[in-house]
Amino acid sequence: MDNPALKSTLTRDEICEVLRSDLIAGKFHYDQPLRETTLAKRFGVSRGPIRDAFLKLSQEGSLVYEPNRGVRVHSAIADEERKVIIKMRLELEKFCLLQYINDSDQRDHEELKILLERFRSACLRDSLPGVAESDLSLHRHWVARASKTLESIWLGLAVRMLMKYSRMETFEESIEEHEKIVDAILIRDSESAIQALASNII
Amino acid sequence: MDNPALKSTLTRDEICEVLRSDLIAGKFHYDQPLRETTLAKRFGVSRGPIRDAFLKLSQEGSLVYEPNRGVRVHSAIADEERKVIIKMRLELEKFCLLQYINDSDQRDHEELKILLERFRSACLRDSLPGVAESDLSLHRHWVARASKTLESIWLGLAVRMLMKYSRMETFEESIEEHEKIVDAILIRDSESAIQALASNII
DNA sequence: TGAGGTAAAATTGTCAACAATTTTGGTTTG
DNA sequence: CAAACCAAAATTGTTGACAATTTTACCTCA
Repeated sequence: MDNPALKSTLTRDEICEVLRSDLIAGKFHYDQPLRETTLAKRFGVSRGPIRDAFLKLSQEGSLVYEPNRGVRVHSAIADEERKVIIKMRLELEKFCLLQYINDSDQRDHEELKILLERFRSACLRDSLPGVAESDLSLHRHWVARASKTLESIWLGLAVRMLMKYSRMETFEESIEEHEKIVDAILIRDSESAIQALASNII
Repeated sequence: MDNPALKSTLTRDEICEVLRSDLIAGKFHYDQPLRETTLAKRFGVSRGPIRDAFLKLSQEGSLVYEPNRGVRVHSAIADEERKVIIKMRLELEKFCLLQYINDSDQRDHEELKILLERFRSACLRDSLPGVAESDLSLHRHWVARASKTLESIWLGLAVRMLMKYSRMETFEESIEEHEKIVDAILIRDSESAIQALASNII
């Protein structure tokens, strides 16, 4: 569908988005260095915007920057660190979900259903990059609607989690989990939504 | 002591540190736009490194970036968002503190004492910027020692908290709280350390 | 053969110039 | 007088060139 290197110029944020989903999809391996010139050519821009994207992504945690040596893909996080990040993400997303259940309107719910459908179809197609990307978009939907401030914090946590476990258990299980969350949201059942979320984020 | 605009050139990370402590110290007001050219002149560099620093700080959350409009100081966070951030920070810092208590050696403890002393003296001098900065350094010490990965997440949370409440209660109270934490660390009493930390981060 | 050193290549760091966009200030017009 | 409009100024976005640093490849010499 979307073809990189076709559109003449991308903004730094668009470049950031593309690189982030590549990272999540596991298109680079751990500790692989990313070169400014290589990506500049790929995106058809000069090195400036690429540097901007690198800065953003390394602050976010998926890349690591070392002075005079550029950036490389962040190493896998340790299991203990992962546990801490899970707790934090759950705390954050619980808050956003409650907020979202109270504030969301019909239009939001329509978008929610579309995002869920996208996720389901990616799972059925068995496309790992697609699954990771649509999983992120779905969760991001209610986080972003609840709080722009928390969204950026959330993004960093979610990306780190996904980078480690790009191999999920079974996709069917994952579909079911997300359906439970969305169903609970649609009938504004906060209790069940939180519970379903907690069993999804692990 | 440290005089900006004196050293001929600073790296982007050094510029970042200086701007961050200015932000925490409340030297800019909410929503104030920060101009690339102004700061480029102040630090004696071109706009490139300044842009890099802006990118880092906006990802961190203290600045907000809007396309074609530059960055401005982030608005104050809502009380509810603050509560969520506190919970997350506490979860993170608890983990790091336990780790630190197990792994730290004599040299670490010496540094810890020095940092505590710096904090105390800033409180007694009643210098708000100094208090904020040394508070951050003290906590950062055990977080960074425990996990580089978690450090960058932590930094964003801590900065946001400090920006909101640059006016703390009484400084004396704060000294006592930090002394309790450090004392517990020095005798490796995890239980008390966690408890003291929890009552400090609010 | 292997350790050390050196020149070349590759890569990142910085800058100044120019393009594109937004903001500002004043002018016209109803 | 207020709203619309337009030009000038200010500001951000992008680029290519050059400097500084790191990496690579090759050579020398023990």
